[in-house]
Amino acid sequence: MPTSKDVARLAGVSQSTVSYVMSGRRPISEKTRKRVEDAMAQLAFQPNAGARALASRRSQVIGLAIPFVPDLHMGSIMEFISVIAATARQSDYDILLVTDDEGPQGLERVVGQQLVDGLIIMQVEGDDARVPVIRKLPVPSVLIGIPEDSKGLECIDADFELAGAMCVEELAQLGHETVTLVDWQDAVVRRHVNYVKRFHRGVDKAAAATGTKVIKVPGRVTIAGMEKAVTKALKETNGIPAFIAPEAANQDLLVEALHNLGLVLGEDASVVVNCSDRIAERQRIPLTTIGFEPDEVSRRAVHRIVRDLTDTTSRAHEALELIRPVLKRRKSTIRLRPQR
Amino acid sequence: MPTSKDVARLAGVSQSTVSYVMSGRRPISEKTRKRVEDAMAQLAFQPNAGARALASRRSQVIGLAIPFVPDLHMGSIMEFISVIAATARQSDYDILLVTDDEGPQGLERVVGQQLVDGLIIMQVEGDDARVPVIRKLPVPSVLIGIPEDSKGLECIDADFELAGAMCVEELAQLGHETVTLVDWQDAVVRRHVNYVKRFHRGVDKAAAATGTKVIKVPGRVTIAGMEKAVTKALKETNGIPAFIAPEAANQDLLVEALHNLGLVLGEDASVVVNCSDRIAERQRIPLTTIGFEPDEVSRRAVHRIVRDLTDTTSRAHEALELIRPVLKRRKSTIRLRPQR
DNA sequence: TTGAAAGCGGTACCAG
DNA sequence: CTGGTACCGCTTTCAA
Repeated sequence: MPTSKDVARLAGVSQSTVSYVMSGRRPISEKTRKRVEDAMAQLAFQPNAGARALASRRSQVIGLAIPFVPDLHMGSIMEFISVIAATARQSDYDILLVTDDEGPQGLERVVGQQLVDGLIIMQVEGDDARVPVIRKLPVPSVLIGIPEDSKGLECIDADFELAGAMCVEELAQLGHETVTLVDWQDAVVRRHVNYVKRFHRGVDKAAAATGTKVIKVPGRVTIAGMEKAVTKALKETNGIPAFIAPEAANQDLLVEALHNLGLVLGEDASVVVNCSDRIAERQRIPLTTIGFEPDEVSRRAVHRIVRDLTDTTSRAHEALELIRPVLKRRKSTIRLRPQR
Repeated sequence: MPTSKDVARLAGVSQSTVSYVMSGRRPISEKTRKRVEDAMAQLAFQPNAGARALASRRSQVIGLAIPFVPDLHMGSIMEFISVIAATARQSDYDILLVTDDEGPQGLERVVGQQLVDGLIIMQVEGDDARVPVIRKLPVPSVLIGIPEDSKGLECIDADFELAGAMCVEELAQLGHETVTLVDWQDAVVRRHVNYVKRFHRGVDKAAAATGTKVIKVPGRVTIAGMEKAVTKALKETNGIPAFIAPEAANQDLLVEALHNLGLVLGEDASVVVNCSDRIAERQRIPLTTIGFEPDEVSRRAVHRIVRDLTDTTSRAHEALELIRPVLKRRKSTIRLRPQR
């Protein structure tokens, strides 16, 4: 493996020049830059990540805490992960996995070893053991999901309250006086992910404001169960029935159940509203889409943490620019490198 | 952040002693070890990963190439990932994601930057662009899935041929003369994952050996489609119908379809055989399980690469032990550190 | 059984 | 605009 020293020798410049060509942190004449770049290409040079991390105090790696629970929505978790990893690369960051079964200490470890510059925490629950740990860690982090006490934390999530409200409002405007909310599955509700609560709050508020009656039925696992729930809802409905089914798994079942009961979606019988357009596209069914998509959330999370990360750097640099002249005048020697 | 120097000072020993306490690479008196360990605990010391990687030439990180395809089985991919990450930690390795959309160069990059000590490649296809790249890379790697030309590569996968054969044999022993194979979905078949081929080979061989008639129907996306397929299969069947449904998505549909057609599983009508017991447990249906589970495959992949990794190290050390006396006698100086 | 010191491969300061 | 050089924090050699 060639080193930057090899590149320097081949290009006939000093090692520091090679470094500056890579970082662009100081002006380089066109001529030297070209020579250096040619040498790098010729040797297929790649900077050593460890050495760079050691010297620069930044690993260019973001830790991603993934949930351990063999839950129902592993598919959507996977979607988050791959979008996060791809987005991070756009800003020259890599993603290191931190599994949940290592517990909160896992986070302390990767930060303590200075393996990562920042953290993204997935599936944050209302009362999450990782939150107090994160607060103490000396790196920026972004949470996906909103804990009970979110003060001073960077959180991001779909706006479930808004989504819930919009679902009801949309249906009310279409003339529905009664709507049925097919809730998340029990397993999800029991974990304290509070987006369920937030969605309900949005639904309730909008229902009160628009004078809409809301029937709530629990989420189901089987078609048979869903058919029963739908039948019951139909009985209590005045006029055209309408459904809100925020959970993806339920959407499939609901669509199937309605079909089995002879109802044609969007035409003579009922309307389904949800937070995700993925299913809608796949099944070519008239669904309405509301709120952020998972990939949108993922991308935003990465952008935020990258911003945090570069902010810290550039703020440090600005500060240095400001004090440099003062230092010079005083002829004192102070470390300009940031010390953690 | 405290450094090993701080630990050394506090314990009243040299930095090298601290290092040897951590690595165990040379005998340390009980007394000093205790002093050092106390100091480490008191300072909450964590070794700097970059520095360690630089000096030792090993990052203790394994790169994991994950598929980009927003495919149908994202759930199972997620399962692989989390088991791999958890298992790697057991051997003190971390997992760095390499997304497929960076292409094969992504692999060259993480290896070139010496970010990773080895690679695990997921979802390897019959003719995979990453394979030729992997062959050239100077680090060990393990493929999950088997490419067309697998010579000299460490591959691991469930034994699909065996699974296919066992499915047929099991049904034949139960007295079935005709079995229906519900194939993988088109999207999967079209990608050149050759486990589909291998499964079919196993089925065909066993069918020939047992004199069983096999009806093959394509995988479906909707219940309606599945019901049609099942109906057709029933017509061509002599005696009690039996089904083989290797793909998880199909299993759900198939079970539902049989139910809708009034057939009770495992009782008066039909038997379903598949490669995975997960669904069976979840749905409490009499399914037979065959072959490796995904998590088993994941664990094996990690164990293998860790073995490769430690083998290299220990072989190097053994070699050094052997030549050391020779070197001493000759009073010559030779670099003992491995140079890449 | 231990310590001193020379790297590992970059970064960024200082001086020119 | 460029070169020389002192680190970054850990590992491993040599010498005691």
